[in-house]
Amino acid sequence: MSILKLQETLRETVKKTALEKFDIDLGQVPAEVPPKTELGDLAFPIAFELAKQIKLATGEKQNPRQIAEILKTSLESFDFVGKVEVAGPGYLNVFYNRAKFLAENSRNNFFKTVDENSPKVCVEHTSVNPNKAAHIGHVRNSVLGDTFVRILRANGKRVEVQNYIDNTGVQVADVVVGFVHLRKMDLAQIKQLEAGLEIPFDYYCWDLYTEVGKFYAENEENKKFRAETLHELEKGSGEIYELADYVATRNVECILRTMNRFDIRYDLLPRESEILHLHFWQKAFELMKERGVIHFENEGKNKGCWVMPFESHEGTDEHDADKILVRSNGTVTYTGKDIAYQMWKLGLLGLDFNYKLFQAYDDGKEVWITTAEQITDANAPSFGHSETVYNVIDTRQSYPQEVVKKGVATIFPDKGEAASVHLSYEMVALSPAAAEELGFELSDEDKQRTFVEMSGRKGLGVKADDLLDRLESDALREVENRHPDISNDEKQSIAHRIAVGALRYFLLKYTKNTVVVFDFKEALSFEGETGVYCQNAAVRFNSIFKKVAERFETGENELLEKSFGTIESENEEVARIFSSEIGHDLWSLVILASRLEEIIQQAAAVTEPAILAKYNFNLSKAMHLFHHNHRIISEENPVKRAVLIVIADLTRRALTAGLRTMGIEVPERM
RNA sequence: GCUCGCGUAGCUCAGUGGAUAGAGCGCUUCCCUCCGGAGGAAGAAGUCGCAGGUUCGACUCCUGCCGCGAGUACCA
Repeated sequence: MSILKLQETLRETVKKTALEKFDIDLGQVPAEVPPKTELGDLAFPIAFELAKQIKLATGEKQNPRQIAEILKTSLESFDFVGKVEVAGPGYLNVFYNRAKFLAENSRNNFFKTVDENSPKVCVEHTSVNPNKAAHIGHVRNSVLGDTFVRILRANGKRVEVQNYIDNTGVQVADVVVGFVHLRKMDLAQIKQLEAGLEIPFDYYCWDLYTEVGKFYAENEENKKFRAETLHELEKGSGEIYELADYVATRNVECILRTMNRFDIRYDLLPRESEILHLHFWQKAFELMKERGVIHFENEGKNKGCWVMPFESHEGTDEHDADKILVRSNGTVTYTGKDIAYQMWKLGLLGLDFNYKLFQAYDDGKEVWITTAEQITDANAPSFGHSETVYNVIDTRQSYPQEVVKKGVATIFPDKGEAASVHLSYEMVALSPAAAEELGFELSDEDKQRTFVEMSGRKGLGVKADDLLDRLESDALREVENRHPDISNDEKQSIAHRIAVGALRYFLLKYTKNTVVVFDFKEALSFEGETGVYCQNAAVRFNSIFKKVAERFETGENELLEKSFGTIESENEEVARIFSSEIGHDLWSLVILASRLEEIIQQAAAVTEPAILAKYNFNLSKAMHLFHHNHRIISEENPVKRAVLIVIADLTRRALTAGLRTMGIEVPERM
C-alpha cells in the first residue's frame, strides 16, 4: 500500500470512528506530519475539534485525551499501523509498521503514468517577444512553466506546451525600425550581415533594440517609424512584413535553441499574425457582442472604443474600471487578441489554425508552428481543445489576465473561470551590484533601491546564454580538477548538467511570488542549497552501488533483487533493526523518500514548484547524513546490509525522479 | 485613491490553525586511515512590522495602522 493510499485509509478510519462512536461528521479530516520521526509518521490533531463538537451537540464535556484513546483503538486494528500514541493534550500519533511498509514500498517508482485518453491540459510559457535574446527573467518563466509541465505529467496528466509568438507587436516593430531606419538594411542585406556575424543573431538584435530605444528618446518624432511599421505588420504582406517575419523567426529559432540548452521544449508555437489573419479576433468579437459582454462607448474618455466593464476594479473616475479591447482607431489590443487565443485553447472558438512543422529536436521530437497558408499537413497533431489552461505570466499582468479569464467565463459560463489559470510569479530583478557588474551606470535613486528592474529596452539584463556559459565554464574547471583523466566530451557533458542544475534550482527554490534579486555570487554558487548539492547526493549514492556490487562481485540489479528478497523474507529481523537505536534514523529516510508522490501532488494542486525544490534539498541533506553515518560495504549483518541497500536505492530513485521533475539530470560522476 | 502581493535570524528565504519557528549564506570551533570534502558535526544569532480580535491553540484566520513593491494605458 502506497503512502497516499495509507493516509487516505487512516483518514477514513478516523472519520468513520467519529461517526460511529460520537455521532459526529468531521467532513475533511485534517492530518499532519509530526515535526520529528520519533513522534510518529502521521498525526491527527482531531480530538480537540471532536471535544468541541461533542459539547456543541450534547452539552457533554469530554476530555480530548479520552477521545483520542478511542480513536487510537480503531486505528491500531489496521495492519499497516505499528502503533498509535496519544501525546500531549490529545494528539493522535500514528506509527506505521516499518518492516511491512518497507517490504511493500521498496520498489515504488513514485509517478503515475500519463493516460493518453485523459483530458488534455495546456500550459503556455516562455512567450518571449521575438526581437532579442532571452534574459534571466524570461528563463524564470520558462523554467517555472517547464517544471510545472513535468509536475503535471508526473501526476498522470496529458499536457500540451505552447509558446506564444507575438510576431506583430511593438517590440518586433522596434527592432525592424532599427534594421530599416538606423541600419538602412533590406532583407537581403540582413541575411548578408548575418553570414558574417560573430555574435548570435539574437545578441545583435539585443543591442540594436537598445539603440532604437535611444533613437526614440532623442526625438519623440522618431516614434512615427514605429507606428508606420506596426501598420505594415498588421497588413500581413509586403516588403516590411517579409523582413519582420524573417527577423522574428530567426529570433524564435535562437530563443528555442537557448531554451533547449535548459531542456525546455514546446509542442506548438501559436503566432499572433494568425490570430489576426485567420480572423480569430473577429469571431471572438462577434461572440462577445452577441453575449453583450462588451459595448461600444459613445462618450467619455473611452469614446469610440469597445470596452469590457470590469466591476471588481472600481476606479475613482467614471470608467476607470473598463478594459479597452478595440481602440478608437479600430485596432485590437493585446488583451483582445488574448481572449480569442484563450477561447481557442479551450476549444471554444470554433476556428482552428493551419499548422506546419517548425523544427525537430535532436531526438526527433517535433515543434509545430501556426500558419495562415491554406495547407493541411496530415502529420500535424491535434492542438488546443484543452480542459484547463495554465498561463505562465508574471504578476504584473494579473489585471489583463483577469480580464481574459472573466471574458471567456462570461461568454461560456459552462466552462467557467476555473478553466483559466493564471500561473503568476514575480519578476527577476538585478541587485544594484549586479547591474554595475554588467557595466551599467546607476542613478543615485537606483543605487538606494534593493533591486533594479531589468529592461530589454535599455539593454539592462543578464542574457540566459551568457549566464549558462559562465556556469558551464566554472563547472568545467571544477570537473577538470577532480577528473583530469576523463575525455573532454564527458567533462563537458558533466559541466553542462551541473550548470543547468545550478540555474534551474536557483530559479525554482524561491516561491513564485518572491522577487528574485539576481546576484552573481548566489547564482554561480555550487555550495549550500543548490542543484549541485542535490546532484552530488545522487551521484554519491550511485557510486555506493558501483562499489558495493564490485566488493560482493555481483551486478547492481542482482544485489538489489537479493536485498529486496531479504527484506521480504526477514520481516522480524528488519523490524528489530528499525526498533534499534539507529531505527528512527533509517526510517526517517524511508518515509521521506516515499513522500515524493505526495509532494508532486501538492505541487500540482497549489501550482508551486518551489515545494519540490525544497523537498529535493531536504532529501539530499538526509542522504548526505546517511552516507556519513552508515557504511554498507563494511556491514556484516546481511539483513541490516540489505536494509541499508534498499533504503539507499529507494532514496536515490526518489531524488533522481524528483530532480528530473525539476528538469535536473544526475551526472555519472562529478 | 482603489486592487493585489510582501514584511520571519546580520543577509537571502522556507514555514497545511497544532508540539521546542526552520534552511542556506556569513561568523566561531571541529572532522580526510573513508562507500564522503561541490561534504559532515557543533555553536552564537528571533519583539515572526505594530495594535487589537477569533480560537483549547495564531507566524498562519479577521480588523485597523505603519513600511515596501506592483498594477490600476486606446503598452504588453
